[in-house]
Amino acid sequence: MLAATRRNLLLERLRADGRLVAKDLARELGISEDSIRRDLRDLAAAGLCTRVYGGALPASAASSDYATRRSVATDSKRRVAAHASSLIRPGSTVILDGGTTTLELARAIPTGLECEIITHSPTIAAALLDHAASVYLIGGTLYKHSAVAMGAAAAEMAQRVSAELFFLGVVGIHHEAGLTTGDPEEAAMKRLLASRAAETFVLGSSEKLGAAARHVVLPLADVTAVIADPAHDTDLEELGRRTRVIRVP
Amino acid sequence: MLAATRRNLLLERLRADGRLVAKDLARELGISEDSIRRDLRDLAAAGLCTRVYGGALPASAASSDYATRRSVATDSKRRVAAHASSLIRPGSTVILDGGTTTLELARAIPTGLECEIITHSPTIAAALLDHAASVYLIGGTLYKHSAVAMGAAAAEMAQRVSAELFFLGVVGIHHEAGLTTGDPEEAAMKRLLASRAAETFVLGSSEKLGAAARHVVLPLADVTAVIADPAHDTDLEELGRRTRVIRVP
DNA sequence: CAACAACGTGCAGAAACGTGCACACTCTCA
DNA sequence: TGAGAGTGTGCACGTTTCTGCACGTTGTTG
Repeated sequence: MLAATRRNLLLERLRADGRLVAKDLARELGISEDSIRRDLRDLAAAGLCTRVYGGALPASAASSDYATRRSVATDSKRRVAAHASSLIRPGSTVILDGGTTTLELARAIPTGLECEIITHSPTIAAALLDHAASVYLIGGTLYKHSAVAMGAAAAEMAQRVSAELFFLGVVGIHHEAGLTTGDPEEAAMKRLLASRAAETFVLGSSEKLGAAARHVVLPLADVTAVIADPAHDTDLEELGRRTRVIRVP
Repeated sequence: MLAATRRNLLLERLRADGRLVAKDLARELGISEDSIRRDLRDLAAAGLCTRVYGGALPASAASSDYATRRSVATDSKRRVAAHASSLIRPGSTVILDGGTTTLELARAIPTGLECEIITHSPTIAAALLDHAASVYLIGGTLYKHSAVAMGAAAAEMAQRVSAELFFLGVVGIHHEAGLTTGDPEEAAMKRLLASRAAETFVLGSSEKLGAAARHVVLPLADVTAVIADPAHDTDLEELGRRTRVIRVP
């Protein structure tokens, strides 16, 4: 097995499980723990993961994994979420992607608003329990790190729904790289969900504008608009030439 | 289990419950109280929580709203959940019903235990995000009151799974009325899930023993056993003649 | 004040770690 | 084609870190 392939596998594991135990991986791959440790050391040096005693955690997760981040949404995410929720009309059907920004969007939906929400995120479904909105949950194998249902069963269920709006969460929004995320399977799922809705809006909180990750979800031209809350106005110049941009007040 | 993961879990618990008892967590995670205390000491030193005699409190006082306190399980539910979790063997596949007792059971599963959990409750799926267990989420239309996926899609997905164990939560456990719940559709779903598992265990916390609701889920004879924590020993006399009863210590 | 639980500290065994080294393999260049 | 540099891997060894236990101390409760 190629060392590079193995490192990709490690990163893949980290994303899927949200953690990685050196001993387990060594046994599973039939190589020594030393090699795993060396890999993790290098990946950590490159900022792709965080080393802890016994294994590693995802880069962003040293002291703030998904669990932590979900409770501390930034102001920017909150502003974007608030504006996005105003686009939901009573009686309409909406698909919500997984992630912290879309979770904030779910919370921003008026409690009394009667609409239908489709989501593959159990966290978002749980957040909508006190809302009047009816919820359709897409099931499947749970991806631990991003807390969404994935896999064949999820794809099949997603294939059968349709909606007016889809709110898409991504890792990067870049005028050249387009809309990107860290995992190829997640990218495919997001693409599938986008194909089931008439209009797709991208949630663009400040830290995402100008950023890019490894796997392309969609080109900018394929979405209806980016709901953006830029740190600097210049962030939107290039973007505005490729797609419609809604600037949050 | 990684020490770093454990610390994240402690913080997560603090946020969710608004408090943390060192003794309980030690038993739940299967490690000594010393380690928990050491963790809490370090977390407190980092300003992430406040140390108190017997456990810890969140660093920021604004944490436990009414909603979270409402969902805090009773001691009886915790005892039943703890015993039920000990029935789960490594590598086995388990179906978890929805409800507060099963949620407590999900939390009681050792974080490092490798097994497969099937559930139609998004709340339980979310609670298992930092466990090693892989999670298969059954989707469908969300029933707000009991926070589970229901309907045709859920039934179809449930039909396709199979497992060794099913932990069933009900509203009433009565020697004559049998196992009952408040909603006919829920009763049907619970019946379906029971039919997909080799063995069915009923979670019988004290307030359920002797109670009954309108819709029958199953007769007592159809389940493997009731895991019971009776307020009075007399509650079990009649029950023991109809089915096997496991009394929680 | 007495009984008890929780606490901190020191200690020992276990596990994980980093480092240096030997060996196998690949690639380059003469 | 063969020598040499560079790289990846596994092993051995000493070091660090984690964990549970024992023991004496402090805090809580009745």
